[in-house]
Amino acid sequence: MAETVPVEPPSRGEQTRALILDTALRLFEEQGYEGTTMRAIAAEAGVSVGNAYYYFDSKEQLIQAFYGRNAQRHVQVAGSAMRDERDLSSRLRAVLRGWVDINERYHEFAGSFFKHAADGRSPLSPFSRESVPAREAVTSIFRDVVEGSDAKIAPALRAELPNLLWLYQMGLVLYWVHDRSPGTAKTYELIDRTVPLVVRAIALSRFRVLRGLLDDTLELVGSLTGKP
Amino acid sequence: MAETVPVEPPSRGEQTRALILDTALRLFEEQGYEGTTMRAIAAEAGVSVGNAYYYFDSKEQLIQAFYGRNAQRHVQVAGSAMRDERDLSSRLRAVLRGWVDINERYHEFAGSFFKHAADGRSPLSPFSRESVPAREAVTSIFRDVVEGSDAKIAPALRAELPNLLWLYQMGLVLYWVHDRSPGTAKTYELIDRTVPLVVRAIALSRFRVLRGLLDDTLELVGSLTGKP
DNA sequence: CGGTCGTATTGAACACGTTCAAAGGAGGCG
DNA sequence: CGCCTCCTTTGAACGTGTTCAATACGACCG
Repeated sequence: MAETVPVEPPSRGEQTRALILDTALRLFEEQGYEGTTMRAIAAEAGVSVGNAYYYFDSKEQLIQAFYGRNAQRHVQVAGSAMRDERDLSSRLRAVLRGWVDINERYHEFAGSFFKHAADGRSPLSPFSRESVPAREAVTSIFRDVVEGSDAKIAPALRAELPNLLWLYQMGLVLYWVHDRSPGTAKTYELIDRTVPLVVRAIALSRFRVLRGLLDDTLELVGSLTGKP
Repeated sequence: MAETVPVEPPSRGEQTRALILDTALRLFEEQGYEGTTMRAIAAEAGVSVGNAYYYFDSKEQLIQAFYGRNAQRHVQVAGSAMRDERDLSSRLRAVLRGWVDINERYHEFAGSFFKHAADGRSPLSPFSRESVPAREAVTSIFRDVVEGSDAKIAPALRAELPNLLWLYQMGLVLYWVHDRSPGTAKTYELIDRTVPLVVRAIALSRFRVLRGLLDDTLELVGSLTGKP
């Protein structure tokens, strides 16, 4: 993991690739996804449209890069937001609000972006094989949320909880995409209202009456995430 | 509801509209959504492409019609599947499996279809204003599932349960879209395994420890579905 | 220096969804 | 019939994402 790899200077191809990507992401932010044409990206980057397709199979694949960059930002922001906080509710709330903060400026074109998430055959789907690294990066955030808290959680649940919280965030994202309130205030409100419920539900998991249901559910979730 | 309306013979426009729609849906089934061009639909129907756009604002809107037709089928199938069954699990299971049965042949192109569901600005989204009638039709199925069963359910939950079950089905659909197992066997399996869990969770709603959490959750759901 | 091979780059061409000004029809009225 | 009006229909044209054969570049070798 920490081996010293000889740092090659970026080849000509990698430079062009980075140039195209940076230009594309900038134009996406300025003019939205649908409002940005491949010709415009190529022209702004000073290359031909064919050249852009030499490095990216499709316009959608440029989104993949956008997604990855924002996930990376989320990891950073979440880390610092949780540093001095041990309460599970506070940690979870900070991480979720952090995601909304980061993505707020892209809210307008995020719809035409997340819609690919529901496409089973698209590599852009968060469930696809191509998204495994990005998904695990985000899941590790939630693992940190749980592990770094002082909450008492049943071990069986503890192991699967990060995946469940990731799913919970997916639901929030879906709400956020449809949220047209100014500043996506309703999404923030939804977070503030659901986080305590989620934490309470987690706490309830230790009760006797629930253990049967919980165990069966966890076994199901485990068998699904294991070999989908 | 049962008023006698004078039955006008379908005008020329309505005939053309129906012709285009039937042709489109047939081609969608035969060649998939992306594989069917507007030009092909027009040619097959014997009209011009401009004429198709006179009746349908976009290719997506043809999907809306497809969605509506299948929802209608689901209502029929669900009704007969539940006729002689009072057990909540059996009723719920029959309705959900019925949906998968109906949509099985469209599974391959359903992905490029349901992806619009996640787009906040698309009228095709099941959360959009345009989808309210279709959504209420499906929700009424689940109301029937609950009301026609012999299960004892807390009144507060009973009122909101159809909406929650609709949401549950949305989750199953999302899984189904990504399900590549032969005959979408894994989706059927998921239904068979989750239905008992859902029903047990409903039954648990009467326990003391859960009432607080349940009431808060229901209030939240109510405020969301009320004025989104 | 010339030649060769793999990488980069080009831009015209293609098929698609969509638009729109123009034309066609069908019924009503004088 | 002639004229008008409204609904219907047409097909060329536009801008888009994408493809591909052709070309240019650059490093290495003899």
